[in-house]
Amino acid sequence: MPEIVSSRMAPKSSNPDFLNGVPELLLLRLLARRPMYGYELVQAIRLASDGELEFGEGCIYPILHRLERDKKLASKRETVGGRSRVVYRVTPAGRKKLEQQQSLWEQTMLAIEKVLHGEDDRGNASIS
Amino acid sequence: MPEIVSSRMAPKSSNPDFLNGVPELLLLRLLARRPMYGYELVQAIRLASDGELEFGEGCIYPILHRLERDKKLASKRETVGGRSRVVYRVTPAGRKKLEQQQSLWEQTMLAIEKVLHGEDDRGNASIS
DNA sequence: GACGATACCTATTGGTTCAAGGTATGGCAA
DNA sequence: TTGCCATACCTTGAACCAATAGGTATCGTC
Repeated sequence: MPEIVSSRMAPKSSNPDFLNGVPELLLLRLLARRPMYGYELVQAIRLASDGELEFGEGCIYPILHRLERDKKLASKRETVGGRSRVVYRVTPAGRKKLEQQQSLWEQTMLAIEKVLHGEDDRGNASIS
Repeated sequence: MPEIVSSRMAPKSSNPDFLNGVPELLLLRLLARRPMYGYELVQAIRLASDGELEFGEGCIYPILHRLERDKKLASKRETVGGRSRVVYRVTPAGRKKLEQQQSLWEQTMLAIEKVLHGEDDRGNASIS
């Protein structure tokens, strides 16, 4: 069974990771505005959303590490008042990824809106 | 360690299931418009979103079964042209759940928008 | 000296989605 | 009549992400 994929390349693994990847998107967006450190980002998300969004540190740190490993972020260690911080900033590659992710996000939201508020296109009244 | 939860009841397990639960929301929304069967729903989502959303049957069927088990949906078996279909419709409880879920969804989307497009409120220029 | 806030980190668990398979009927074409 | 595709249902397994729950260490205050 040769499985014809026809002309379309890029397997398009499936759905755009929908809703997953929101924390990652927010991190990239916030860091694109100015460099921040992990603990600060956790609170920035809570503050910016008026407390409605709240990602824990156990969620944020692994994402920061992964993004840095993938060269989307770069970090430098700072010491302020005896406290050590790891400040992250977006790299050019990170900025590119942000644009892609944000575009994908908006596109996906529009698609969901279409289903939520779409008229029942089915004029097909085949069933009584 | 007593762990003070203060005055707020409802453990609020954490975040509003963010982005998970989108398929469930779409199913409830579509079924609230008119009864449909599983195979039909899979394609309805694809059509209504112009092909941008595509949840497989392996995603849809388990959700339908769970919603029915929880009395949010009711089903009846139909036979059309020798083909057997399980047609689902929303119960009053299902309609209530839809309203809650959709409201939560919109609220969460607004919160994400706040973070994505929010100005950097931090006038706090404590760091050079 | 104990505690809370700051600041970092990781391991384990749990929930959801996805890919892949499995069953069965009807219609059409070779 | 044999094969194949579309219809229509279903379940299992892996993969992935986020949440919980821990663990370390410093600073300031009571």
